[in-house]
Amino acid sequence: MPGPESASREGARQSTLRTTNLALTLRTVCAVPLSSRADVAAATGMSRATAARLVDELVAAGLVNEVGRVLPARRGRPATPLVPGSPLALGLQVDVGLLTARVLDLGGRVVAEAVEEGTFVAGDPADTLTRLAGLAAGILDALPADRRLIGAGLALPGIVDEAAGVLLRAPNLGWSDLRPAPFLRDVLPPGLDLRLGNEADLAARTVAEAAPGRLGAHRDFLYLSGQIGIGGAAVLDGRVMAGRSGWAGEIGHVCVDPAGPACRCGSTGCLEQYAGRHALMTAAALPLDAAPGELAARAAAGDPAARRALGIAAHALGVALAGVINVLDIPTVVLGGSLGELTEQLRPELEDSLSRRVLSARWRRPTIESAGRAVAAGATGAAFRAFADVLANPSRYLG
Amino acid sequence: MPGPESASREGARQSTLRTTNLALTLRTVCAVPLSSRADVAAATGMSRATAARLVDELVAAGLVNEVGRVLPARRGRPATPLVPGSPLALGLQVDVGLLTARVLDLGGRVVAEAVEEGTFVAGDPADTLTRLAGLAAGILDALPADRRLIGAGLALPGIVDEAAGVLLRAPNLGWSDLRPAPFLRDVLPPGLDLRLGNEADLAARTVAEAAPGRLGAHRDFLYLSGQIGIGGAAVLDGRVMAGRSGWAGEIGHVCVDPAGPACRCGSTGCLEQYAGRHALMTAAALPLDAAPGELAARAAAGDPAARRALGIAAHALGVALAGVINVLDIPTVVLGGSLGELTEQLRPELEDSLSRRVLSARWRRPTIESAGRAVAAGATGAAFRAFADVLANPSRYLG
DNA sequence: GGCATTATGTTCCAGGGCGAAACAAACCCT
DNA sequence: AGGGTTTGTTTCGCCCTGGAACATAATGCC
Repeated sequence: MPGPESASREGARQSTLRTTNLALTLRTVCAVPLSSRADVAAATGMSRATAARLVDELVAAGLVNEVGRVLPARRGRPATPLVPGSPLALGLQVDVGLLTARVLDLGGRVVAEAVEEGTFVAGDPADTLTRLAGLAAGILDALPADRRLIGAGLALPGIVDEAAGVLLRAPNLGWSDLRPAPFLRDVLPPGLDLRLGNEADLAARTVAEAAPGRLGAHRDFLYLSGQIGIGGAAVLDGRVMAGRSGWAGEIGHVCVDPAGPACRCGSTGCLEQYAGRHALMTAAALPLDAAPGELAARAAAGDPAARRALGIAAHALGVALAGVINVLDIPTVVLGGSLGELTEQLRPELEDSLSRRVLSARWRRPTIESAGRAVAAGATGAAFRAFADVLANPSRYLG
Repeated sequence: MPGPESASREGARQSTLRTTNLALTLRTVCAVPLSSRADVAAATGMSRATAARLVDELVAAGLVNEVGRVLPARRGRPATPLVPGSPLALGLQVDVGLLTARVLDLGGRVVAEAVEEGTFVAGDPADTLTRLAGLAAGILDALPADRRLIGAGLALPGIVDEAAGVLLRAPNLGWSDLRPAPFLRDVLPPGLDLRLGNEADLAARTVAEAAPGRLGAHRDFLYLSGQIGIGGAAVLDGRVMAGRSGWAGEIGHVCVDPAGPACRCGSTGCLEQYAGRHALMTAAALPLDAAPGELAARAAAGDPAARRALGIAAHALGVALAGVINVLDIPTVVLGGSLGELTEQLRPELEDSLSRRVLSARWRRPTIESAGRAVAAGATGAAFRAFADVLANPSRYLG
């Protein structure tokens, strides 16, 4: 049902009412698991009669499950605790160093997982995607036969045309104009499409949502995914801004210094040239494939090259992020990937820089946080996005 | 009625259905004036019966008017053309060189207007706002007594706390921590609040909407308001991105060169230092208050200082806008204010620069446009915003 | 242990809003 | 003048929700 500001021009009818409230009911149960029917009614303002009707429908469809009572008993008739149901989604991720396949349930729990380390820089797409398909097949085959897969997504470190299902360009993988779906088609249940997504956009979802429909640590933040390149996403009111074509978030190519070194993107002085993994390791006199933790350790031990590398990165991040915060007024920054592991080393200079360069810093000081040490957050985010479709319109999944 | 992704957790009921469809009906009439009841039904997918019921209600409330037939007669029973109704909104604007008061009707027509030129840089707020109140009183008193004012807004060139009704800082006016409402309270009908807004945000609305509810030239674009400072706004799907506190759009303080000149904001190398009005005129060896048209004329005549000034500005705009476009994927830029008058001079170098620096330019080339020569677009935008409240929920205005 | 209390979940009915279809109205075209 | 066509209106039934009463299952107190 369209919001008042929405561009949608569809008239609402009785069935729309049903659809909307069904979705709201499911979101409410996901937002606060172990809610009772009465809790749903209270949270939504609906009558208990209506909430119960809707919950019953969701239970019948398997989207919500009733569990035996686990709550400390209070006065009155005991409630029937409700939890998100059993549907599953598959999240996949291809990274320069890791292939991941992960199955989540609607409650956000990892039901099955398989990872494979390797070096996929400039690897053959067919080979790499076939190996990923193997991982996916392994965990899908091991699932109980009665569990339904409602969606599948693939997180990729590059620019994606989601509607067409094409990876346009992933510089670090060395791939371009690639259609990954055929390699995975046989693994997926018939009729299920593979949705592509940018790794940073999808990883950002895991910060916005702790589980499908459940609020995460922040609703408004900038997410930075530091790998070899630097991807990013702006999240406002829990929604990842996709931009006009879904190509938003390329913060790695924001210009930090027009007189700076040339970037392979064709521009000069891109953030990536200062805070990307290769730039960091080179400046710190470490091998290109060194672990971020090693860099952090050396800096903590006082290694001058390491400290200088982090100083350069913090300065560049400050310039680039200040620009974004000035334009978007999103003063919360979450660092993921290798940058996330360097948060503590980057924070002092970075927060200081932002305080100077962000116009509204005097009223609200920008903050820097780490996304934590989650492996292949993009895969989890890809599954979350599949569940978001269910949460937006559960009616389509009632059959 | 909340959209599926919305954070709103209100259950929808029958009355919500009514409210939503009433709003949709009004928006449809505004989007395509001279629609008939049958047109509304066709556009929304509602039955003719429902569309007619809703239109009747809006007509009774005065939000929609029936006009005598003006359409070329076709076969069949002639339609009853509908147009947006008579409610009025007041838009005000304080600028460094101009005070504006403007009354619009729901169709977007200017019903009354008063402007006063002057120099309000570092002027006394009480004096300036009292003069603005005088302008407003003049045009409001001259309106027919039966026409109802449904809202009033004030566009200001600075950072605004809209909820509190406080102008936090307007550097070019020299104002800070100011509450303008008291100066205008006596002018407004009792019970009507004055909503503040950033000038660029509101001016951007006039690009997104040709009239309240009617689509404008673009739905996704970056708006730049070039005055002494440079304000801006990012518009996505017709909505101005406000950011977490409504302080978004400060593109004038995006860093173009960290080694550049100090800006009064505390940062260095801000866009404003290269493409702001003072910077432009200084570089062109023109007086600070020269007209942008003069600069354009000199550049066209081959004046080297003028051409160099424009070259510097175009370069700086290219760096700053490329960063924003990389992050937001909004490849359409609309230049307003004095920058708008220089569009033709800036375009070649600017578009070239964006093509090099924007990562997705190879798939979609960024474009530059002029907002045209509208005077005090912020005042119009302030009135548009007031009407947006009506369009979002006409039920509240039925009485 | 029995009973009052309390909260949950269910059932029944009424009201509001929309859609479908029939009907009325007003015009064009031949 | 009459048929055809489109708009606007009316009537009726269906669907969804709310409200109130009822049934249920626990606690707490005596």
